[in-house]
Amino acid sequence: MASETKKSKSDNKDTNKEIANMLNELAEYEKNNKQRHKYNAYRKAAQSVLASSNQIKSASEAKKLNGVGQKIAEKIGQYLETGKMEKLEKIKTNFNANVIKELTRVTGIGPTHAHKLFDEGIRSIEDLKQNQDKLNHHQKIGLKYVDDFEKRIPREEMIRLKDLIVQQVEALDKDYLASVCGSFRRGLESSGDIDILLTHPNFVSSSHVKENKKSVLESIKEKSLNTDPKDLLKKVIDKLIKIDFITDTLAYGDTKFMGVCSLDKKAAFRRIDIRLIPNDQFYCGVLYFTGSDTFNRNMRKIALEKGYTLNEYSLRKINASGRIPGKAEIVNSEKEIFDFLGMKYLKPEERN
DNA sequence: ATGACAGCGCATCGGG
DNA sequence: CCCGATGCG
DNA sequence: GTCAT
Repeated sequence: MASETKKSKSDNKDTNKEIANMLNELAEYEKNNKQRHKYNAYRKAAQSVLASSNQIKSASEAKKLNGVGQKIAEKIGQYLETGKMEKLEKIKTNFNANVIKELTRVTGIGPTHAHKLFDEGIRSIEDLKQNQDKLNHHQKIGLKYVDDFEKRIPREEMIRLKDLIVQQVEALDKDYLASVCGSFRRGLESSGDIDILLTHPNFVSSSHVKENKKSVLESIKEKSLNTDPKDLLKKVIDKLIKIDFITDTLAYGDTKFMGVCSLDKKAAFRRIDIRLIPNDQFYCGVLYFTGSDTFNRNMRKIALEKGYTLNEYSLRKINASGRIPGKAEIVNSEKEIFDFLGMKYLKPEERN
């Protein structure tokens, strides 16, 4: 609306942003079609276009960008010449695709369920409300709050949410440590949800089992060096439910809670995740869940060059024969991870 | 021309 | 019931 | 769909 014909001589419009938005729409379409990797490919290209310092003026110029190949360059060329991308226009008028897109607005409904629901005759969110027997628990909650969950959370509210949670957790036991990660920690002015990492000195990973996923909990119990993690998480969740902060549960296990919370009766309902992390893995977790994704990828790459492997659990030296990594380095702060890798410490706000 | 593109916790399904 | 596979975030 | 092999 604001723009009709582009392609005037020197349009001062933000062409790159328009292109990026279109590529992200194509990404969403591919995701709904279960083409996970195409989805990522389009998003990567969109990111490159957005980050490009100068306005893209031609297909060949676009193709120079990382993640932009033959096909996407052509689409960008199309847009620059005609103001549209053929494939995207086609998708926009595809009834079927639009229904799937609508249904996947509900958290818990992914491409597979959306197609299944379509086959059963569901055509809209409204239809879902009349047929909730077709939904599992997660999806019912997703439907109930579908509008709220699409709203961004202003930083100011994030701060209030954080303060409330930290206060409640500390009142429970001063040895808990809770950190809000994600985009909030990187200083962004709004967030999509609240991601909290929680730890306690009585919960540590056993040194030798480490990455052998299924036996971690068992070995911890056997050694009985630790409090059952379920109790440590449950204590916090119970409290947050009791004060009417947490209102709904989507998934709730030994170490991860996913649910819904709200500051007060006037505030919107927000998605909240709380993970209980073994004490010795806390800072690797905080680093990982603070992101950004791109920053994480770069840092892991640097780690490899330095002969380490870095993931959300640990930093480990890779043995010279290129074989299995050794024991986890002792890490007591985020900065120590940077130190191991010979990197200058970057504050969270510098990791975007 | 062809494979990688991350791996994981929880809910749920479905075969044995 | 058990356990692996699948969907989802 | 893109990149690396």
